[in-house]
Amino acid sequence: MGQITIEEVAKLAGVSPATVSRALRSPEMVRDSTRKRVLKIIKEKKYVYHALAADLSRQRSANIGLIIPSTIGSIFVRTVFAILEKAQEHGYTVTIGNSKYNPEIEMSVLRTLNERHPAGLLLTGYCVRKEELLEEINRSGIPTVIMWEKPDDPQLSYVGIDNYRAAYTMTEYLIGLKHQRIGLILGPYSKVDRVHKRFEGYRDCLSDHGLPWDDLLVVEKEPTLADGMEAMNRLMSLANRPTAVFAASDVMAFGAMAAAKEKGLKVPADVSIAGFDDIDFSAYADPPLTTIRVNGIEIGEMALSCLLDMIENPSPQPRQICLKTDLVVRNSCRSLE
Amino acid sequence: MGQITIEEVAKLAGVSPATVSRALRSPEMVRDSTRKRVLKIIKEKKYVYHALAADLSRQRSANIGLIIPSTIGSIFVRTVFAILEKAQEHGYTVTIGNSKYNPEIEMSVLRTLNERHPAGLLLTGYCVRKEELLEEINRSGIPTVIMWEKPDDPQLSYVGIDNYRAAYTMTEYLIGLKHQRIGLILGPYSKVDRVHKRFEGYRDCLSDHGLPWDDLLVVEKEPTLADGMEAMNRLMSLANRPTAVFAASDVMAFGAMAAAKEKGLKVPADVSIAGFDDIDFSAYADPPLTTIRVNGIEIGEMALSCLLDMIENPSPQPRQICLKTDLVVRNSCRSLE
DNA sequence: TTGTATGCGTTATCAG
DNA sequence: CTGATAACGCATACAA
Repeated sequence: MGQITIEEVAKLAGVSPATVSRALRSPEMVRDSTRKRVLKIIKEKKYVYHALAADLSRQRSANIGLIIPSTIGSIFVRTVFAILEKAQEHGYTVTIGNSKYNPEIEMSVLRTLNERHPAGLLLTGYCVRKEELLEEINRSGIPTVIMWEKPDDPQLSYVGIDNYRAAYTMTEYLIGLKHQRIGLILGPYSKVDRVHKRFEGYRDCLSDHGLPWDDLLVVEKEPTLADGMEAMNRLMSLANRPTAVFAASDVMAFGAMAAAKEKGLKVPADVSIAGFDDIDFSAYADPPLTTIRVNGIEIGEMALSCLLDMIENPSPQPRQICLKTDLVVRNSCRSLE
Repeated sequence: MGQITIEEVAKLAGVSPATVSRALRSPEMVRDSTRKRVLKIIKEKKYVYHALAADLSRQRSANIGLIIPSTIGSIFVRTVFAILEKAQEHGYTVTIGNSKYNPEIEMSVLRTLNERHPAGLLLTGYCVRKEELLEEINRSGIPTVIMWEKPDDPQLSYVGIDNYRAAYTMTEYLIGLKHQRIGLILGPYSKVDRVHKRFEGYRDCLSDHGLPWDDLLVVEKEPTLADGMEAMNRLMSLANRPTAVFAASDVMAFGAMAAAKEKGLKVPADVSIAGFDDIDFSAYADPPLTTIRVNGIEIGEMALSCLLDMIENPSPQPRQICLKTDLVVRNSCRSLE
């Protein structure tokens, strides 16, 4: 309603608008007494700063765009919260878009965010149509950091994890437990690069250990509890069924555990199940889930620092950070010996 | 980088800036051929619309501010995603702030969001210092909808649930199962109004059924798995321990289940456990959790429709919607008979 | 240290 | 249907 502007504050304080602006943004340029007088009026009249106008004038904004691809129950939630928190600390707001694992939507969301000219962009990318996305990023010139993966493009800044290595590690762990037939339950790996890397890690590890390949052992589903359950059911109804199942997301692993129990199969006595992510529930499950720990919070925090650095110290070379993941051994996998 | 403006597009298309603007925002006001010419240039030159400038000029924005109080693992995630999705459909962006259950932060986040002059505000409030918050809301005149609770103030618009009734219902259900000593595990109810209502529902139901009051049966903790576990441990080490425990959030209920199992207690044979929220995991737990279903997605969707309606059809009377919650009976509670 | 004047990119009003 | 022009609220270069 009563939206007071800087000009009216100036009038009331008996100074010029410029002085009010300075009192707010660069206090050191203003005499103490003047500043206090201005601030008093501001408080009295409940003036609210118009950040949009300021952004337009100064040609840069204090807002960060964030795109997540996610559906409910997403592992990115931790990352998002970490970003929110750090951004707030640094005086930035965060505008979020959801690409819903759909490249069309991803582009359109990116464009919408760009129209608000954010100071920087944080992407958890779908990245199938990479060229187009890349072009948009380059053209806009807005500092951008990719999260959760290690894109091949050497130009891009990212804070990610080595999905390939992590999946390889888990597979190798299961092989070390003498499992020969290992099922793999995956999110949409034919579409999502990050998930595809996990597939490759599994595949190569099997091959490196001389284990035979079996298409039937790999099930691609949506990353939900229900789909994890379905996938497990399919695996368990195989003639020659796996002794261990690697679900490349904890949520799917829990679906798989439920399916096993429903079939009267004990975990890990009858079948071993491993996950990926280490969400909060994993340690509290019955049995506690063996999984790959990904520090989503750290990803968010690092990505934001990176981005802020890029915003404040522009430089051509990209920041590339690969965070480590850990194998967390709990009780959902047993040795076959 | 090459940020083209509407003016340059105009020059290239041989028209005035106003015409370009119209070609974009009100196509019907422009001759077909002209519009096509303009649009062609826009595509060729990869012009990107400057939403901030537009907002400033037109004195309204296409951005919605959203405040959640939440920590990780929050039940609000579903609501947030629902809002994101619907907002995008309607051409709005969403800027999120996290109040972290802290009234100071809540106010400061609210102010920061207001500085960007959003079209509307969605609050999942902490709302302890209601007066101050209310004043800020009224003063700014920005349409605001409270979510997840039923504030007492008749002026406020909200889309909430009846936390009191829901908790009462669950308590009554447990009493119907012949439980006489019922533990209550709660989030910070002394600070969060929404949670306090659940406490009242439990308390009044007990009293209405002539059951004695015992302070020791109520444990207040943070809404996390770890704290749910701790709370349960405390309850189970009571001399006269409860036969049923009502955890007023599913996350805490899972912590409680883990604690019970660790102590060698079977659920529900040795102790019944009930939750609140019906998060995705609840149906997949072992045993599946009896709980109160809250449709977080619906809350988000309704709140957004409400807000959009308020934005487009300003009117003095508040919109107040109370969504129903359901008792979902699964297998984590047994009858004592 | 402070004031003046101009510009940021768009929209709206008013003519034509 | 289209063009010129004045806002929108603030920041900054330049002047004082």
